[in-house]
Amino acid sequence: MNQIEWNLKQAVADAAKKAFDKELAIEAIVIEIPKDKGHGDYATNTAMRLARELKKNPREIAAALVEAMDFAKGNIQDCEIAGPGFINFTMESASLTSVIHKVLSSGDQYGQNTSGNHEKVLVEYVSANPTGDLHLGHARGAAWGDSVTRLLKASGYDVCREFYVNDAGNQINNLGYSLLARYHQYFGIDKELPEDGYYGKDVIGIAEEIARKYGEKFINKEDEETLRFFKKEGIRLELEKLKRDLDYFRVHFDVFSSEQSLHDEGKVEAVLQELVELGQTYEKDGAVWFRTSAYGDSKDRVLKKSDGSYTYLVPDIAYHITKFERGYDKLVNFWGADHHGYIPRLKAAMQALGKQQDDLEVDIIQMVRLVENGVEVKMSKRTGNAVTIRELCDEVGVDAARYYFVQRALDTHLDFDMGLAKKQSNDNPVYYAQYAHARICSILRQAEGYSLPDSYDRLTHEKEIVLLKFINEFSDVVADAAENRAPHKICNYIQKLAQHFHSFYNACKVINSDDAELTAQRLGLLTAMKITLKNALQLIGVEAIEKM
RNA sequence: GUCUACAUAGCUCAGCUGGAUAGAGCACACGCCUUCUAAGCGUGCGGUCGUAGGUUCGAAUCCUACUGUGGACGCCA
Repeated sequence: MNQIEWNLKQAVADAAKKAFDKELAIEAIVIEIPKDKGHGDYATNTAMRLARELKKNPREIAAALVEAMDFAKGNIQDCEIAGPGFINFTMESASLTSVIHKVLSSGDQYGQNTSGNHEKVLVEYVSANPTGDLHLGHARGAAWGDSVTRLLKASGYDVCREFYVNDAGNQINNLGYSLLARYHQYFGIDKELPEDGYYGKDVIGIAEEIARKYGEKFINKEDEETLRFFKKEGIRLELEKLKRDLDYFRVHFDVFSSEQSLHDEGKVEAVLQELVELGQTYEKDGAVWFRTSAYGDSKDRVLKKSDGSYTYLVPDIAYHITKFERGYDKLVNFWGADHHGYIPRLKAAMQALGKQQDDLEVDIIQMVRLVENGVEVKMSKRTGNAVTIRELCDEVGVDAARYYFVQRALDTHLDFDMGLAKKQSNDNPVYYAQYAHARICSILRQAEGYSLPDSYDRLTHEKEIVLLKFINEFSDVVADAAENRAPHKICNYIQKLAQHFHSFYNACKVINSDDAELTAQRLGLLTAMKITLKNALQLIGVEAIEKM
């Protein structure tokens, strides 16, 4: 929590103790910046919240609190009681400008906070099958997941960024057969893809790569060994491509976990065994069932099919257990909306194996629609397939794409407007924010020869006060966004910060040769703003541009 | 049919752990470049917060029902 608000909360708590002999938890006290400028710099609703308990009129309580308030301790210049019982504070200006020193000394670190308390969190996102290109749904998950992990790190969580590779199971067989068919087609041999095979352009490319490298040695072969080779090479090359595309999108992972290796290490079998031994299962119709309904799922689920093979649920359970085994206390997954029905059974498994209900949390990513000029775009113009992450970035740029995917809450269906994302004007929030940063840089470039002052006592303009208070909020915004896994709150913050800056820019000339002192002080404010804006953009993976 | 999420200005969305006259951008209208980047600023217009009940001193926010929309309901992954 920032110093200014902390001091205010202290003052309020002390006043409550003195006036009513009432102990208030500091964290529970609400301090906010009123929307209306006439309502002071900060306000609290404490009197109203105490009304019921104390059985008194909120305004009377507010009056008693103000009476008991230690102004000096809270750096308060003035208090006013307003409306139904709000207490509005006007601050001493020195307390507001102190944030500039803080930002300048923190630099890149400004905004970082310790709210996460080193909690070990494993965040899994994207986890796309290595059988095709990343499309728009993945892009939203990638941008969102990456931004969330940046937020968590900035808030003092111990974070692992993880991608689960489904490199086992039916879809990999299909990949193998699809590649084999494309490989033959490369040599002009007619061969059909399996019905549920992968028809994407990427598979053709990979088949060509194999054909060029290994020549004709696999022609008319379809034995076990050949298929295994095509599967293995397919996974390797698909994964390489996935990583390249993600890298281009500025999304990075610490760990890629393989499903196949869970099978190889016997973890899949072991976890099934454990569930059986715990009495969580029963046999019916030749299959082994898991009593997920005992944990709130709508019905029980099959773990081992009557043909002896496992359902996908078993390796998934094993996988999530290994996350805990690696020392993470909290697991967070980002999944597409089409998987939401799958959450109860996985959570059931975690509980059956001794974990708490909230140790695993799954956030659902709503669908993305690509729109251009109000018309839905479903297919890529060039390939006829679904539009890929790379095509999108080539079209609108990585910055715009990253910003757009993170701008809206996860539970809204997102319309990604290509026309808007390409537009270079204030219709486009990305450029609006980047323009603010470039403008600041431009002024700073022209301000050579000024050194920053020790005091900022001249920053008393209304626009300056607003900026100071706003910059001061940043670490709280970061902490809140991290706790709620809500990077769109950072976008909102960036938007407002840019707006306050542009407004200030129009009202106050920074470089003024007649007043060196004021110029220097404003340059200090600008520098703090630049740092804050850059750090905020960094959190959502967008570049802070110096020149536009 | 069952489960699950969503419904706020003409459009795209914030706000949702209950609090002051419900916010922003776009669109529309009108102003502002002899001054640090006009990719900007300012003013105005625009809302029964899906509908109906309930809880509360106080509800866009919590609860219930209904309507509409998306998604899920496999011994597929």
